[in-house]
Amino acid sequence: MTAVWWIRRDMRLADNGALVSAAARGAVVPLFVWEDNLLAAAGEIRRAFVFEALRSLDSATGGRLVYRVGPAVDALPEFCRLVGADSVHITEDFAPWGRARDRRVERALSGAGVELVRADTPYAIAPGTVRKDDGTPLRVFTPFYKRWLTHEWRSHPDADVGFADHGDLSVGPRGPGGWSAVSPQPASEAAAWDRFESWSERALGAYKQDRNSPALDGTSMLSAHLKFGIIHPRQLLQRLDASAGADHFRSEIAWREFYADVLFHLPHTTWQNLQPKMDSMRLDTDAAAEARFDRFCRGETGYPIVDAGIRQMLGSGWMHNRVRMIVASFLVKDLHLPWQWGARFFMERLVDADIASNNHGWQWTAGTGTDAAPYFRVFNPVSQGQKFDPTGEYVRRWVPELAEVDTKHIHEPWTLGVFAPADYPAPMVDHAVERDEALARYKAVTGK
DNA sequence: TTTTGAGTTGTTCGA
DNA sequence: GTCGAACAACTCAAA
Repeated sequence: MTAVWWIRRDMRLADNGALVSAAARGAVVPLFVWEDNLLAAAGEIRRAFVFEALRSLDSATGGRLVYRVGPAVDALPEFCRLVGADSVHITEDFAPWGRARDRRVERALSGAGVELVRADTPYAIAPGTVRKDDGTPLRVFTPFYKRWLTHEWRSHPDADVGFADHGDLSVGPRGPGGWSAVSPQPASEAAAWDRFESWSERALGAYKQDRNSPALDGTSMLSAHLKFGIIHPRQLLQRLDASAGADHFRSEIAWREFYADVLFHLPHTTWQNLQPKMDSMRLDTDAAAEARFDRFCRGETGYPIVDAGIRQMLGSGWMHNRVRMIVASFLVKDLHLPWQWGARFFMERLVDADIASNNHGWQWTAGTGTDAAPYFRVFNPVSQGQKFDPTGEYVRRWVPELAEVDTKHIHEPWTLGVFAPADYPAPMVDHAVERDEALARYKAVTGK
């Protein structure tokens, strides 16, 4: 019998439960369905990454990958009829939109006599698994992490896969077509492993320290590969020992799982505050606020570390994690804009855009999410820059107007007065003033 | 049920 | 220059 491997966020052959499950039923047809929101919500750089990942998957399956056009609820039943398949095998999607889609697809397939098999998850421990003793989910990372560590995960052995040859059944885009986008990072399974091997050998030992320095190549940069399942977290966990660096990397993986778990239990927190009391926070949303947001999105705030981060994202589809926090804090606490604006911007521009990690990361910064963050935690873009990019190398790399500024002034070029680079903007707000404003607004929420 | 301790990532001020 | 304390109050987890 023919079995469809419906590929979504499991673009790999190794340790793939959906593929193993499909192969156990017969000849496998690897299928990718273009859905509107996949292309519409993604910027050009992420599309390029996805196309490269799919191209390499196609070549890894001997050119058998089939593309169809969504919506999936129509495409799947039709395709199963076309190839005579009676089962569709997937890696489960735990995000709100994906879950709803899969339920609809399951009903449609069932009506056509086709079984939808949820055979794997994108996480080492499936969302919904880690619980307190009373069965309720956790909302604080550290206790979650302690329990998460006690759960077991199991790898899938390499399957003996026979890919079905039905000729060319593809419909829809198979590449970037008209535009000339180049993937910002190598997107194949082999490339992901090359990266992990070389990075872990070189940088894992100093990970705890170096992961905070955006000028260094200190982080794994595997976020996009994890997001699309080119690499699976349990494959990484398997390769981590008990060293300090490995411990820290493991907890970063666990953060990803924690936020997926939080969103699984509280799907409305995708775009709504996890803490309802924060709904009364006063925010700026008028036309002037929109103008400030536009300037922020261009990377022209006048704060070098902020602009460097935004331009790194615009230019490469990725932003260093430390800088994501600085940039997010600036939007929320210096510009007083809704965190949702920033989250949407990141979702569009990041190759690794993951709804759970992204939006709950933003909620963390905004103080609206898990961890009742101390209200006084306001990042100072100058001191953060001086602390984590002490040489200014990162800023100079992404903000060429500042390339010639000396290290002493690189994070506050306005202090050069008339000698400040004329083509770099003055700070759009005064951080000290906006810090006080943010503290006052937070105070108003808690009712002092 | 009640109580207790703790909570990713910071900044500033004053000694 | 370095260092520790202060910066709210609240919710969550666990005993």
